[in-house]
Amino acid sequence: MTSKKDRRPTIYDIAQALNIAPSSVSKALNDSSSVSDKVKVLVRNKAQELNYRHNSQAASLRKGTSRTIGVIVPKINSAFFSNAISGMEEVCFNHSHQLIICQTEESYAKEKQAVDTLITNNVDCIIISQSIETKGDSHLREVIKRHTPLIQFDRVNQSVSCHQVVNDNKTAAYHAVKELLNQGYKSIAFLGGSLNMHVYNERREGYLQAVKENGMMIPYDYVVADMHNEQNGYEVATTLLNSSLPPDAFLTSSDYIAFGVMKAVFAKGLSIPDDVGVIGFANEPFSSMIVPSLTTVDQNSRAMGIETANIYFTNLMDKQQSSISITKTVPCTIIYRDSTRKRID
Amino acid sequence: MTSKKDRRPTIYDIAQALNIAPSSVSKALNDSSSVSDKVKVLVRNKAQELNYRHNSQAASLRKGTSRTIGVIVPKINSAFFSNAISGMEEVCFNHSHQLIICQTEESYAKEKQAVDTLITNNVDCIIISQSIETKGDSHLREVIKRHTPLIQFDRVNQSVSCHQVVNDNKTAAYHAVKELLNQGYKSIAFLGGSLNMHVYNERREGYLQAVKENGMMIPYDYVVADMHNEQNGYEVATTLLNSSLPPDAFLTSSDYIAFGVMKAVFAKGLSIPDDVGVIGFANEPFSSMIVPSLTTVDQNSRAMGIETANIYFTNLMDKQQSSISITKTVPCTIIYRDSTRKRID
DNA sequence: ATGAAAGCGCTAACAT
DNA sequence: ATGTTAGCGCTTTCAT
Repeated sequence: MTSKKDRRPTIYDIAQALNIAPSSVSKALNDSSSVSDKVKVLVRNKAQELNYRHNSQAASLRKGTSRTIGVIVPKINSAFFSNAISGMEEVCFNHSHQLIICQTEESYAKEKQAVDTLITNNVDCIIISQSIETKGDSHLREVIKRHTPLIQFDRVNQSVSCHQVVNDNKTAAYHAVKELLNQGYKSIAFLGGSLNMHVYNERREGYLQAVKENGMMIPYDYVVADMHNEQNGYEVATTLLNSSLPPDAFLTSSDYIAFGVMKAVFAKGLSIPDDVGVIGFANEPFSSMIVPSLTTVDQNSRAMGIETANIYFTNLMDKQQSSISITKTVPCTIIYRDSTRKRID
Repeated sequence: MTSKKDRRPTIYDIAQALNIAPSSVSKALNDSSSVSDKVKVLVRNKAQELNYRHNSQAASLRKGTSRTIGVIVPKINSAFFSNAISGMEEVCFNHSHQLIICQTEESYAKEKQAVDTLITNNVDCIIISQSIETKGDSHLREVIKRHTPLIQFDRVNQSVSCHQVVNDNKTAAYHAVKELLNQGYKSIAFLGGSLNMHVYNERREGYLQAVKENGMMIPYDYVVADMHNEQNGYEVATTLLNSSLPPDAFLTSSDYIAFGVMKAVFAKGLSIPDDVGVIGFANEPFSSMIVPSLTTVDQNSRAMGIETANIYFTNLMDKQQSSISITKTVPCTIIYRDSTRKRID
């Protein structure tokens, strides 16, 4: 007896109750022009009464679109990615789309599996920021082959041609070095990330360009790669500060690395910014709270998420696939703080 | 001519290529016992060859289950929630389930809409942490009425009886006060959160219990509610420190509030921990990086996410609905740091 | 062990 | 403007 009442109500239930055709119910609910206002009102009221909810799974199967976008990121619990996702979510919400989020924890295997999961789930678009471990690109090519729109952001693989959203990493790093030079620092070291990651290479190149333009002489050990965390920063900075040609400033590719550098500087009995200047990357919440506050390159991560999602909604959705690839660049903003305010005397 | 090759391959394509029935293909792919090993091998090879991917949308419609869990949180870009989600995601991944994440940004309207979205998407379970604005509970009752498993975590609504995962907030606050007393502080103020939120009430009660047990006399203005951010903490602490009976310690319900308090203390020319002790809540990354480092109550947010997801997989999935509600309590851990290390002389 | 056929809930041709 | 019908891709009885 409850068997019928317990089922989730469908358009058939509404149709039956109203003695009309299911297709009319569907049209009414979708506000089609080929159904009378009278029926629309009737259907909406009955839907309300029966507590009917649209089953988007069924509709997706029929329509071949899921109104869902898949996002693959290394970690969701990092300031950069959670802000970016937050921005994407906002845009998706405004377009009545959903986000399915997968995290790879920097594992190539998990990244491949995530792509599979998203394909299996019929997402309308895949947004991805690669893991550090990732070497190959067959999983990305697979997505393209299936004509599922693919957008890379931040940690992009240049060898796969598709839509991309990145920061102006090179320019930002370049200007960060200029800022250090303007403040009077003479010998600047660069502690960067993984070399097989385009974004980190760009930062390195920006640094190198500034070095070159200003005729700086830098020892070979001033340019360090594969830095990831505070510990790395602390160790490398300690080594450099104890070398025969210690740097008087550091540009790092994350605020955590910068924090490690700061600790090393203090441990050596030096002062920031008077003896040593430091600039980080990412504008993590803590960067404004520590003493001295850390000058850092804000990546405008939320804006990046918004831009990324917007590519789908304005250029890809409902469009014929085109061969052109959109590349958006989100400018970084240098946040000037105390770690570089050298007293010039 | 490409019309056929361009379509996403289905089990029919495999069946046709192998000259067997689609149902056999389905069984083979699902490793059913009623299909020969020979066919299984044949099917798998052909699936690989055709680049076939399971369409979980279609399977879900047929099976009535989506292998998807919906999560509703106020903000994903906060340490607590992104860690919790990260934990849930890990558990879901291990069970081949997906997460659909919605954020409410503390809006009741968005929260109701998120519930609707998730129902519409046929999620197998809804996990929710309420927004501050949320007053009603009809949207949660609706979920229960539909027999969709509902799990509340952290910011739970006690009036809705369902599965819950919370911290031992009362005990944690109680012990935090005890710690302050042990360190020699005498008059402790409490800057708490929204009063219509159970978790914040619990923290308040833990504080009040400790106050009572220790026979402390506290002015009425020592217990403040509706604190949310650094700014709130700064302002209230400034007022209290300038009052005729200034407190010598603060327990706050977030690290951000605590940071505001610290700023107020310094602005007043007082020292931490010598003049004033401070304890926060959440163990935000910055809490260990500031000077002095902040003693704080770690909520073990990642563990909370894991516990929450586990409720679904061990108690709810594949089970007949039962009327009992599971409540799990994740213990907090006090992280002792410099903001409470008073030199006792 | 294999296959035929029905149907999950919805939408979109195509009649009428 | 309304209804009939087929079908999205899969699973699952039920026959054979």
